[in-house]
Amino acid sequence: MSGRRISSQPTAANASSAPGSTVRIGVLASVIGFNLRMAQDASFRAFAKHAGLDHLKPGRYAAMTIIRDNPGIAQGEVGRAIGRDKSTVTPLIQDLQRQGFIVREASSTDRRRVTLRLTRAGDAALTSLSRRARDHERKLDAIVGDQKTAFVALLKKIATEIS
Amino acid sequence: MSGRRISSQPTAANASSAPGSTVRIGVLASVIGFNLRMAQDASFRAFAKHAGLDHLKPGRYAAMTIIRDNPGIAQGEVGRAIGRDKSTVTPLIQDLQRQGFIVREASSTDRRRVTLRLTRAGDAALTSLSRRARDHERKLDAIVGDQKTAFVALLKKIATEIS
DNA sequence: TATTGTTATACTCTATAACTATA
DNA sequence: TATAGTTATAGAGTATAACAATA
Repeated sequence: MSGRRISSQPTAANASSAPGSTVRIGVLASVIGFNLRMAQDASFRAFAKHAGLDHLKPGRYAAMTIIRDNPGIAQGEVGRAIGRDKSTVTPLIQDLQRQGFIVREASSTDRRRVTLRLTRAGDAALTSLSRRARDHERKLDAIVGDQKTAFVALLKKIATEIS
Repeated sequence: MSGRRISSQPTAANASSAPGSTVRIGVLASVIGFNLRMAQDASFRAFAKHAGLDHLKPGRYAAMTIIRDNPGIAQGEVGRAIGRDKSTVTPLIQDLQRQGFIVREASSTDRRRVTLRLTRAGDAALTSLSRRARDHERKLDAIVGDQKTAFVALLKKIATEIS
């Protein structure tokens, strides 16, 4: 571990950057977009590291939760819920099916639709994954503390209102 | 535009999901990790859309800002500042050089190190990109409002403390 | 005509590992 | 031995466009 530390403390107008000194991230320090990215990245990595994603990758968790909570949901609707194109959802769903976690069934009323529901194995896998997700979320809760409600409200607001 | 709306309102114990109804995202609604991802994703897409990233992709902005604020910084240090491996930074830097936005120079004191600084063209490009980034940040500011300080502090805290 | 889902394809971002050169 | 950077390579995730089936 060498090199400079990472800091948002802008040192004075010292011209050139020497090894061992501190990186000035400058205006980036207070930019919401940048910090959003760093936080999401760190959170994602921590989750992936602890969740042992051998046969259940992080994106799957949201999809499976949505399918569990909305049995009979169509693929496209899963995509809209997680903000992904249908062409992104197709392989994801196929993967879950290959692992025996979901069953796909053509809708009887609209044969274009493929309805989804968890199998018992899928439910068990989700339960196990949820346990690890809960550990991760607990860490986040500890970091965010009593501001969680306001914090999550702002994240939601960004997701829906930014354009 | 069809299908159900996305909502966090869990309807009662109605079993099966019908088209046109509302997707229950259930527990996901209050999960920090999920909302972090949705917010970051939406923010990133909006920025990319408006910034006209023809020859200056989003990751570049942070790197160039750091180089501008730390002339003579080494590649590896840029990587640490943005949380990326050196093998990820190399092509990014090469790309910036190919576009004439930065110059690379071997350090005189340690010839392994490649020091970086913006060219005049790079500075101009960064200025122009900054203008668009500022527009984007202004939108985020408007969404976040007077809670910005606390909000950014929490994002930073997540980025540094999650494990 | 519009929508659901699939496929082919391509692009971006990322890391691991092996390497060179320097320290 | 350790570090800075490069390269080869591979994998995740994503989208666009063209398509078939169905509405």
